Amino acid sequence: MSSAPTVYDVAERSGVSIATVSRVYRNPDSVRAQTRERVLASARELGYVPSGNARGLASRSTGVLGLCFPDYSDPDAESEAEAGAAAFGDEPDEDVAMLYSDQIIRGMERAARRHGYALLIAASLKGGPESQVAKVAGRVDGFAVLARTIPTEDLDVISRRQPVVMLAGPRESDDLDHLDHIEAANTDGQRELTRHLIEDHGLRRLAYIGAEESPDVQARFRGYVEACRAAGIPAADEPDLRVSMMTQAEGARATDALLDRPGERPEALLFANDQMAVGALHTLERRGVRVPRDIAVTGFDGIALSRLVRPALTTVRQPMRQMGEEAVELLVRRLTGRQDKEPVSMMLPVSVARRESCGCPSPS
Amino acid sequence: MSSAPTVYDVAERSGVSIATVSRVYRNPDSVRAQTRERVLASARELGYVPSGNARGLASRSTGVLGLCFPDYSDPDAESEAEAGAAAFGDEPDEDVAMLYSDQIIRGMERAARRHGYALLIAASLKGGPESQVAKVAGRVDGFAVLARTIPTEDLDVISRRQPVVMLAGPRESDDLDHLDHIEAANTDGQRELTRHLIEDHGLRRLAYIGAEESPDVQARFRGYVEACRAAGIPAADEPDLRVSMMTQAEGARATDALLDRPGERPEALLFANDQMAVGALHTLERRGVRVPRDIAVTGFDGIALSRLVRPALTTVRQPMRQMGEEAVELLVRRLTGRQDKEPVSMMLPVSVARRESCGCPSPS
DNA sequence: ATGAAAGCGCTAACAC
DNA sequence: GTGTTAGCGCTTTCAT
Repeated sequence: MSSAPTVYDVAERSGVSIATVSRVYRNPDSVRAQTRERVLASARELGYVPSGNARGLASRSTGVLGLCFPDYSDPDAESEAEAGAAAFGDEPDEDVAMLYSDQIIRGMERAARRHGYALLIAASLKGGPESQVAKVAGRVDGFAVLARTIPTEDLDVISRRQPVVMLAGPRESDDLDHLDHIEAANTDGQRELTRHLIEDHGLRRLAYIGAEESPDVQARFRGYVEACRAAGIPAADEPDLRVSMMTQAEGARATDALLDRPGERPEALLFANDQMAVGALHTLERRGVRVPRDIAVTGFDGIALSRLVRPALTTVRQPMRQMGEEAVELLVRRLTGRQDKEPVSMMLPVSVARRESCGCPSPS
Repeated sequence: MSSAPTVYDVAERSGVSIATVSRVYRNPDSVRAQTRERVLASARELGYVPSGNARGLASRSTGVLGLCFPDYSDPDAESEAEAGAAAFGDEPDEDVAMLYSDQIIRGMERAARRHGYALLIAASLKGGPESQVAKVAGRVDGFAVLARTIPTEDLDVISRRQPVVMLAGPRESDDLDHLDHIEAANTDGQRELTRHLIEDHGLRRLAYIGAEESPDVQARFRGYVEACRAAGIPAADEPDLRVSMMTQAEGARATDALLDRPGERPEALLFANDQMAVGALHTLERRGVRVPRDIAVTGFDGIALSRLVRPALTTVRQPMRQMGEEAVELLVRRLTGRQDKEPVSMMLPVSVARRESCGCPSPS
């Protein structure tokens, strides 16, 4: 493989200047048809492909949007889908469940395509100056970041130079107040789900299982508390239990811990996400506690797994895909200058999926 | 937003040369700690992010791998998932089903990450010299292409300059013989599935529904024929029916056509993909033909939808995710020079998922 | 350990 | 229409 041909090679071979070669690719109509054909022909013969890097450098834009998401190295993460398949009584199959990031990717890709952009995706392995983030940032015109993927200060720096939109997770601090931001209606969703449990199923002894330091979880818990208070049910200022990671394993352990506590058993377990709730389902089955007959269980997120487990999990669906699309729309607006200076903050509506695990009838 | 700071700005502000700034980011250890800190500090103050384009240009490598896939604008494609949800008796939800491309993306992203690469994805809207393909090709160190996404001749040109691996779909012509290539064992899978129908379920009147011009489908049909002949069942040289697009709608229509044919009704309908088979399920239900009691139905691919429909669809699962991973491994090997000149051709094993639609017992 | 200088391949003015 | 000429921001020898 000799080194790749450049505009110069093509220009020489077709007897024109490099400027003309460039024009053929950028604005074909500005070149006489005959000349154009000649250029294209020699390009083909030479195996010429314009260097995206050189183009980007010269034109100061890449035609690429980016997405940074956390490196889900949750030990469960890899096997969740399998567990789901198993719970469904089918053979293991790692491809059933769509992750969060998959859905956002899909949404962004669709929207990006509509606007003529490609999508660069990268999970952020944290690390030095050479973090994946900077790598992405340096190669795209703008990008979206899943909340808490990136150190706040890095984001702060980068967002001064190019459009950045934060996804899923309320603004963390005032430092990032100038960032665009899209989130789901966490509080509304959890409030409505809780209300459903209380009013429609008549449950009153509820337990909430949250996690440390997650703004999303805080927002959800807030909705829970609001619904409780509205119904005249006492609710603590803190979740009944906090776990460190929101995994199936932790959900399972939390359930054991909760059931082993002295006093009356709760009538419902509300988990801050689906994965924990699924873990709980396993534990409850093992202990012979029937769901929803003996106890109701709910999750949050609406991951594919939630409908595959038995009983199907009642949960709150987040519009991840739409989130991806909105992110791109916003980025494009910023890039084309049709968007005020003001930071945008969007809240996407969620919906409660009433399934079997809360006592709602099976749809079939 | 003043124009973005460059190495020069950082260099000046920290009283070093641009070479040193560059070193700080590329090879931190080659710079005295004290100097390094000074550089990093001013970089932070300035909001400096290295330009990926400039780096790529100068170093002739991007640290990015790519994937080109077709623009699935199959009218069904968008609504499949919903149909699946509906079939499952649940509310519509566009996020259940993972597409092919989603799974490949996931596999590639994972593998790319392991090797320190980011992933650039783009659906190929066909078109002039400025096709999406060229855009991707110009921005990555190597890339994978879903079969028949790109005009053969373009690929031919591009593959002379950088590693390209074709996915899913046997080599189309001798022109592309020098391309690396990964496919699923289409023939093996269909042969085994057919054998299962014949030997384990004792079915003998089979009908195969294929499509035009797809190498994958040809390979599958070949497996079907082999199994038939091995069992002493006469099999035509052509599928019993060919459709133009492998969609649910076409599958439904094909089923009507087949059942309306004079003569004995087939005992089993073997479709070349899951989508058509799902369409068939709808038609059969409408006509009051029970599956699998009155007739068996099988698909191919193992899309998520296949396990959500009722009866669950017996099918052949393709390891799409693994395909993505292997593609990256191969690209990386080529890029690091640890791979012979010889084109690699890989065939990934598939597995038969025996579910209800062929008469196998429900797992629950 | 650090600096100087020459590109990398293209776009964008500006001339012709 | 087409050619000329500067850069774009970085990496990379080669010196020092």
